[in-house]
Amino acid sequence: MSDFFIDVIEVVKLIPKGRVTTYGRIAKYLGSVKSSRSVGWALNNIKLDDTIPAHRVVNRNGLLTGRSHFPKPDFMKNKLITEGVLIDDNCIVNMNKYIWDPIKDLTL
DNA sequence: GCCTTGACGGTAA
DNA sequence: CTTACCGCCAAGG
Repeated sequence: MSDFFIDVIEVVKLIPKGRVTTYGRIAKYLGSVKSSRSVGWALNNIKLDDTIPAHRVVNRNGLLTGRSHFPKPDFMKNKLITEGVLIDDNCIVNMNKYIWDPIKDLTL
């Protein structure tokens, strides 16, 4: 596994409960703003461990684009709702309220 | 080794 | 405001 994947996983694991982030923000945090695709690919590559809340990672629109890649299509949405994140269909409501920026929060 | 696809994002038209 | 195209990274055919 590439170091990039490791880093992605590490960041995702640091996402607080009830918060969400985007592939692009993670990518930006890693230094590669345009490598958001690889971020998603990294999450797809991993075994979706319980330690990796990949369900908290959505696209910039707050759309749960990765729901189809979970064991159950509603797993991602259901999980987010359980954590207190309101979801309308497959879109996060008031995503700006739940958004979590590693750059802004971690501020390393 | 080359081409296509994919959990994305930003800018241009 | 909506649609289209390009850029980036990694993997599969």
